[in-house]
This record gives sequence, structure tokens and C-alpha cells, in this order.
Amino acid sequence: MPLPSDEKSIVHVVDDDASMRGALQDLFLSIGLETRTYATAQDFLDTPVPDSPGCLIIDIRLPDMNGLDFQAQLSRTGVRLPVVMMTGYGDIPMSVRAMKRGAVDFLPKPFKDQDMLDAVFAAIERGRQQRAVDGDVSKVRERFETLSAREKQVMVLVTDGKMNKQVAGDLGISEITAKIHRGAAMRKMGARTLADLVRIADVINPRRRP
Amino acid sequence: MPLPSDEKSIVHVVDDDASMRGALQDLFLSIGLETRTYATAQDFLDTPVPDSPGCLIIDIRLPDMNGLDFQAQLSRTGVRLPVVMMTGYGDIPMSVRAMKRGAVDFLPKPFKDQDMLDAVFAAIERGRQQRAVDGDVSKVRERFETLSAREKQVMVLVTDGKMNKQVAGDLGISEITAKIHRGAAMRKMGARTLADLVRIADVINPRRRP
DNA sequence: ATCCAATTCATACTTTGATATGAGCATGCC
DNA sequence: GGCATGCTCATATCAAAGTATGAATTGGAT
Repeated sequence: MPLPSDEKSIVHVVDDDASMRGALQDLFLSIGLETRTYATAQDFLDTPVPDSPGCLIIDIRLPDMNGLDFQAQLSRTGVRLPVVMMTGYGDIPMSVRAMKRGAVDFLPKPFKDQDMLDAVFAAIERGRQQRAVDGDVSKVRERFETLSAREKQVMVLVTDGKMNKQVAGDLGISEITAKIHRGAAMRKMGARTLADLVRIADVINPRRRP
Repeated sequence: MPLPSDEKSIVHVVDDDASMRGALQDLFLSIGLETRTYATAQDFLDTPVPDSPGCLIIDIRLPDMNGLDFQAQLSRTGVRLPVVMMTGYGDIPMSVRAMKRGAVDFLPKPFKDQDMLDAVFAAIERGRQQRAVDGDVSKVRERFETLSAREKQVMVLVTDGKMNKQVAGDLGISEITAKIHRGAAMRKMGARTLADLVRIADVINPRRRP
């Protein structure tokens, strides 16, 4: 298992302009950020992206795809990298649409190096936090999957506030059996107390309203 | 206590251009939305805003204040209305800054009526959801304030997963007394089960990470 | 065929939680 | 002074939770 704090961030640059790719690569390399460049959206989509923190710099105007469509497609394909948009010809509605879809920033060309660096830092930071949350949720879900079917059912009912007797009644089993499953679920989920188990359950299945 | 579903939304328009104020008022009134207009930021800030759902339409360029500064000041003064920005001369960085600060939309003038209506509907909807959440949190906090000092302490420790014995030890009281406070806290907070109390506690004091 | 995991249940014991009844003491308010 | 509220604790009782030991059944994997 990799150490999150040791993971190096990778900046992915998608721009059909070779000189821009080069300039950005130089800029990012100058501050020690690993950088990969792509000339087209398809080029990026065809390249396996390592599951490491980082961000994605996209030119709105790409040969094969609109930058906004590209942005929309990324979430569908499971790429979670924060996006920084840039463009030489964009207008306000375009920038607003990008921001609504979750872009971290939107830079008109030409931009100052420092503005791009600020955007990249912000994007990487947002990604780190998102990854941390996602990682926690995944771990809990994985643990939950190690529970047997019955244990899962019991855990759901218990974290819903039901007593062992009610759990047993709902599942058509004896109270003793319910206790056994309950204890097993607590152990497997690493919950020392019921309060822990409730919070774990809410990570897996968030409550909308209290 | 007002019924949230019966509350009428109010659209507040801040623009120094009287003809724009009139046009927007006509537009919103035509679909049955109560509308109030203001010529300056100060005008809005000086007018008491009823605590009702709605949104705020701001022209970036105001006589007395920049629209972005205005937006920033609103949160400081406790006004929670979702903001829709509009402008006749704005650029991309300005729109991006507004969106980063939480604006719902950013419309360049001239805009289509439908675009403005869409933005207003989206803003009102966002506000409704925010109000619903805020209202729930407030209610829980108010309830919590009806607890005595000891009951609060006990509730915190209990929802932290501690047993009555530990709670008593931590507070230097007997287990029996702890039980009494625990029961009182449950009753006053309307928690039927410990699971309920844990979730209520997390509304008051959200846990960062599971 | 055999082993294993899951599921079920019983008995028994200990700990914890929930609640009621009764009571002493301090503080602050009218 | 009188009174309410909050905090404290004891005794007692009952319900529920947690744990251990032992055992039977089932279904699937080896």
C-alpha cells in the first residue's frame, strides 16, 4: 500500500498547441511537478492514468472534442482529477459552465505563470482532500463487504436504532443469533462501541436529514 | 411558525440602471415572483431583508461598491441569499471569481429572459435546500441549549461512545447520576435510541473523518 | 467424500442500560 | 422566607447487551 503523503502529484496537460505543452511542462518541472502532456482528448483517454494525486489542465479548444464535453466525459469514465480549464478564445458563459461543472479554475490565454501555478496548487489540494475522503469511504465499504449477508442485515437494523429483540423479529431469527451477528459485525467493522458503528454506517449510507 | 412550503420567494435586484430594474421586475412579476429593487449596494444593506427564501440579482458594476466585494460582504453580514451576478462589461476572470465565491450564475448583458429565469430558479432552489439544512441544524442546536450544563457534558461523552461508568469517572460523579443525566438528555433531545442521539450529536458537532 | 463458512439456536453468566422512588444540598429568583 | 431548578446519590428492579461454550444444519468449494 502506497503512503499517501509520499505520493507525487502528476499534472496532465491536454492542449493541441505543442509550444504551450512545452511551456507548461517547463513551468511545472521547474517546481518539481511531474508532468505529462497530451495533444488531444482521445490521446488522454487512451492513456492509462495512474491512480495518483494531481490535476488536469485542459484547453477548451481541442481538435477532437470540446473541452466542456471532455470535462463532462471524464466523470463518466471514472477520472477524478480536478480540472483547470484554459482557453484563448472563450467567453463568459463558457467559463461559467465550466465552473458549474466543478472546474477549479478557468484561465484565459495568455495567463501569468503564477496564475497557472496558483490554479494547479489549488487543484492538487482539492484533489488531495477528495482522495482522502474517497479513500476513507472505500476502506469502510471494503470492510463492510467482508461481512456475511446476515451480519450486514443485522448491522443495518442495529444502526437504525433497533434492539436485538426487534432485529431478531424483523429477520425471523432468535435474539441470541442476532446478538452473535451483531458482535461479529462490530468486530469486523472495527467498531468498539455502538456510536462507532452508527457513524460507520452513516459513512456507507449517509442519512439525508436528521 | 411559518410553513416553509408556503413561504413565497422574493427576488432582490440590485442595479443602478433604472430601466434594467424595471425590466427585471416586470419579468419576475410576470411569473408571480415577488420582486424588490435597489439602486445601490448600500440601499440593499440598509433595507431589512425578511427571512424568506429567494435570491439576489447583482450587477457587478454598482455606483458605490464592486459587485464582488458586495458578494463577499453579504456573507459577513449574515445574508444567506444565493447570488446571481450580471454585468455589461465583465471579463472571464471576474466571472470565475464570482463563481468561486459561490455565485449560482453569472450572466453577461444582454441576456435572454429565459436564461435569467433559469438562473433565478436555480438560485431559489439552492436557497431552499440550504434553508432546509440550516433550519434543521438550528432546531437541533436550540434543543441542545435547553439541556443543563451537566446534561450537555454527559451527552457529549455518551455520543463519543463512552459507557455510563466512564462518563461518571470522567466527570467525577456517580454512575447513577450519569444515568439520570443521560436519560434527561435523551428525552430533551427527542432521541428514542442511542443511534438517534449519536446522529443528533453529529449534526451539532460534525466529525471530520470517520 | 470432505472440509469450511455461514447460519441457526440453547444455556448460562456478567455487565450495562433504563427507570422509578426517595432524598439531601446549593443557587438564584420572586 | 418560599420555591423552582439543577446536581447529587442510594436502593431497587427490570430489560437489554455482551460473551462463552456447545452444537446442529446447510450449501458450496476442494
